[in-house]
Amino acid sequence: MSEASGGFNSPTHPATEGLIRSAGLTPSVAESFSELLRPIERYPAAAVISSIAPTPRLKWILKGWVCEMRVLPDGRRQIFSFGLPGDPVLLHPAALAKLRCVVALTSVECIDVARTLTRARDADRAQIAKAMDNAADLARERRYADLVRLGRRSALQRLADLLLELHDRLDQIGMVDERGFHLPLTQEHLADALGLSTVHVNRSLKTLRLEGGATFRFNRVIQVDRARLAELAQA
Amino acid sequence: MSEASGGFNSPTHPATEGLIRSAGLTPSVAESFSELLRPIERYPAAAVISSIAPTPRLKWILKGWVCEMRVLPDGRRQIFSFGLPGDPVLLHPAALAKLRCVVALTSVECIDVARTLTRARDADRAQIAKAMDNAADLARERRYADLVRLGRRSALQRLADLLLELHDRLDQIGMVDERGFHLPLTQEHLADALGLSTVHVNRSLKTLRLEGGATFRFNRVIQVDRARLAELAQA
DNA sequence: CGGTCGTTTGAAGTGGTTCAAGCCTTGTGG
DNA sequence: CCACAAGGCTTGAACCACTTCAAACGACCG
Repeated sequence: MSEASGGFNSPTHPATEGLIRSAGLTPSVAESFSELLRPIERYPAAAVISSIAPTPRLKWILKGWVCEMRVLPDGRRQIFSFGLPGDPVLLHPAALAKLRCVVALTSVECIDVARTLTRARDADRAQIAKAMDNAADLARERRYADLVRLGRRSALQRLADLLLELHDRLDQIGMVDERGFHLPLTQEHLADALGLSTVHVNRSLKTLRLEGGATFRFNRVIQVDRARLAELAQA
Repeated sequence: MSEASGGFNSPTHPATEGLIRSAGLTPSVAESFSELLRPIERYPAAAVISSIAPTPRLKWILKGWVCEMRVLPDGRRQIFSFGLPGDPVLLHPAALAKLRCVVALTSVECIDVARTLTRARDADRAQIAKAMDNAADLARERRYADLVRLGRRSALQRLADLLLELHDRLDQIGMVDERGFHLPLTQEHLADALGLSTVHVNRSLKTLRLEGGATFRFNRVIQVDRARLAELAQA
């Protein structure tokens, strides 16, 4: 399961460039940026990540996927969001794990935002803080789309809508190629994010494929037709 | 329909005291607080409230109810949240009304946060800003409860859960009495907040009443049994 | 090569929607 | 003061989207 935690001393991450671009950093800042990406915190897949400190800590994902979720008293789960490279994640102290916890879906590398800011050159600090604020704003904005998805869309629409969102976010950081994109989730994860049963997610995925929206197999989404997905996601 | 907009020059609002208490202001700040509550912006019931400026503006509700919502292309609505006295509301420019708009459910009085902060005494500013930050944090935290509600709860549970939330929030600001509380919503509003049809909200309200959770009639929730509501809201 | 986790399919049940009609309440104008 | 209209509430009946339970299959791992 695990595979990270022993890695290199951060050769430029595959997604870092796209990351810098979508964060809107000026070249001069971007240049010194990779110097800032230390110390890197690494977590193996399936790790439950929480803040060691008693206060919440804001991290920034460099590599890998996480999800934010809550486990209900009866054991069912609700996934709030997926975090991928370039996304901010707020880690809560372990004591609050009942309300919200962050789980690594793959091996993950991230940095501590507060620490990075103190390490930054004075001249760059404001710009970097702004870029991270922007990312946080975007993430918050997505919460509204999530509510619409759960409240007012059918199973097929929810699925199409989520895949569309992930496609576009991954595309922004250069993680979509002509063959589609990597999606390290099980159908159960999708179900927990979309408020559906796994069985019905399975059937909806089949419909989605037959309708020409996209195909999900072996942790990859292929044959993506973005326009078709958008159609299927709409009412 | 309208009834405000001509009112007095702000005699202490009924809820202001509870408001100050739940904001955790020290007596010295609280004393000067009511002086700050000007100029008051007033909106009539059913008004669509948006920022006149091209940038978002943060307001703080003194009196009345609002809701944040999105209208979908097909005319259906999703209500994101209800705002009541003491809550922060972010108003967006009218251009973004398709994504999110704020509607007054009753006549409403609010103040502009940025302006209030500049008017505050230097010594008080930090404390007031912190109180408003806290309120904003609470509101954000509720977004997660909302996702669980929509994703993982049945109609009856959603209803009980929402009424419980509103009961507790209103209680905090002293707007619950022995007869229950005022709830200026139609069943359609509840449906749009809970991702249900109005017809089913109606049936669920009946069940809720028969199950001894609460009774909703004539814009009031009465016969509230908080413990029973909590039971019904759980899985 | 057997075990485990994830996927797939079927069949039956149910919770919620939709459509349609009637009713109640409130506000409006004669 | 009554008549009427409009909006919201209530109920029934039929339908369908999604769930649940159950079983089989496939891929990966030790």
